[in-house]
This record gives sequence, structure tokens and C-alpha cells, in this order.
Amino acid sequence: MRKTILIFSALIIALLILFQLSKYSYASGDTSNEIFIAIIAIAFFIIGIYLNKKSLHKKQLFKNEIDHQKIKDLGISTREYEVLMKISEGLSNKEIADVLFISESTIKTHVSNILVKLDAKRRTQAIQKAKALQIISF
Amino acid sequence: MRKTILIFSALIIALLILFQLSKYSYASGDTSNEIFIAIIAIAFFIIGIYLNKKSLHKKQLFKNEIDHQKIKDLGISTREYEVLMKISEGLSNKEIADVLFISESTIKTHVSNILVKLDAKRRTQAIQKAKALQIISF
DNA sequence: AGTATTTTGGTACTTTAGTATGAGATAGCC
DNA sequence: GGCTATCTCATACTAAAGTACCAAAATACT
Repeated sequence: MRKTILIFSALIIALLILFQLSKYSYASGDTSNEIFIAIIAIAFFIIGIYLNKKSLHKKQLFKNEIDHQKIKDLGISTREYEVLMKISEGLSNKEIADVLFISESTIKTHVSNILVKLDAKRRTQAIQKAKALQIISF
Repeated sequence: MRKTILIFSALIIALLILFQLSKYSYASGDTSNEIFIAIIAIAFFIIGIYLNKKSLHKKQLFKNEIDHQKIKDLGISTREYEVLMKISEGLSNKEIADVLFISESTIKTHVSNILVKLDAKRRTQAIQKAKALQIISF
């Protein structure tokens, strides 16, 4: 936001300077006028592309960001969220138990709780729902 | 963000108009030139934004587009691919059987073949791998 | 028309996933 | 200390998922 204001301010200043220059060149002779117009056109074209790319890039980042608030709202705990991510990576309960150094029984408990909180019947559906809710990234 | 850009654009236009008015008051000379330049600048600015948006949109589509060639390379048949998509939507074998109007046995056969072709041990891993290979979109 | 591939379906079996229930351990909060 | 939430683990069970092997159709290919 602050950056955008700065960029536009600089743009206005540049415009004013160019205006002054055009006045000088117009007084001396009007052969450089077409070149001047071309430069303005190209400059603004590039500025337009640059600004648009920046704004779209930011938008894109926002889209793929995970919604931590929603995780809290759903009552998903830290440990449950860890398990949820492992599920989305395609790991089995046993494998998740191994990487988290806890028993498979505990994983099953976590998975069951996750399924209830996400209103899913299967782990594959949990993956789908978690993605739709922007709780996990992909 | 977009609002800010619009506001500043309007500001620039207002500035240019003021410029013209001030020039009129000084001496009624040739003033249509500056207006012309301003219009060119704004026009190219808008064109720049428009073109950039188009190209980025296409890029985005390409990124999320499914790689049909890779599906063929992996030897995944049409029916198997249909099943794969249903799996990624979180459906069970029985549910997939119902929506495709075939028996659950057939679905199991398809799923087994998919797992072999994707080198996955579970359907969740198949989802993960299919995503990584850009075979399915999300 | 005849071969190749795909699609379909079955049985029998093993493995994994998920449910229900209970309960001990830990940590933060008032 | 007592309360609450989280994390942990277990048993016993049911339900799904997945494997292996087979085989009849429907399609595709040339």
C-alpha cells in the first residue's frame, strides 16, 4: 500500500518532468515530438505490466496461505493438525506413528477426532475438505 | 490495492486537466498536444495491465493443467483415470461404484491397477503422487 | 476378421482404517 | 489444589481397502 503510493507519486513527478521537457522541445522544434510520445507510451506500458504483476503475485500468495484461524475454529489441536498433514502426504497410520514416535493407537484416536471435526467419513475425504477449507496447502 | 490504483489514476488525470486549464489561462496556444500525450500514456498503461493479466492467467492455467501425456505414459486407462479422480474427491470404493454404475469388485480392480501404475501403496499416496505428476488438479 | 487392450466382475484372503470406550499422564489456568 | 484440555495408549470390534488370481465381455486397432 505504502509502496503503491510511492510508485504513483514518482509517476506523477515523472509525468510533470516530461511535460516540462516536451514544452522545451516543442519551443525549439517539433521533430522529436513523435519520439517523445513513443517513450511515454513504452514507459507507461512497462509500468502497467510491472504493477499488475506485483498485485497478482500478492493475490496468489494469499490464495495458497493456510487459514490458521479456521483450524482453531474447527477445534483441531496441534497434534491433530500434524497427523492431518501426514495423512495428506499419503502416509498410513503405522507410518505416521513411526515418524511422530507414538503408537498407532494414538494415531487412530487422532484420526477419528480429525474426521469428526472435518465432518469426513474417510481420510481421503478429510484431505479434500481440509484443502477446500485452506487448512492444508498443496 | 486496486482501489488505490484507481484513485491515483484519477488523480493523474485531474492533474493533467489542471495543467491544461492553467496553460489556457497563460496563453491560448497549441494545447491539444499535451492532452493527446496524456491519453496515450493512460491508454498504454491500461493496455499493459490488461495484457499482463491475460498472460499470467494463461500461465496459471498451464500450471494447473493436467498432463495428459503423462497419463498415457503411465499406462493409465480412461476408466482408471475416472476412478482416480473419484478417489481424490474422497469417495469410497462403494460410492465410486455407485456413481459409475459398476460393481465394487471392478472398482477394486481399477484401484489396484492405479496403485501399481502410480507406484503407491495406498489411495492417499496415489492422490499425492497424482498431484505431484500434475495428473489431477485441485 | 482377428488380435490386443480395456472393462467388467467374481471369490477368497490379508491388511489397513475407523469406531467405541475407557483411562492414565501431562500441562496450563484460576 | 482442582479444573480443563490435550496427548497418550489399550482392547475389541466393524468396515473398508487392497491383493491375488481368474475369466468373460466389450472396444479398439489394423
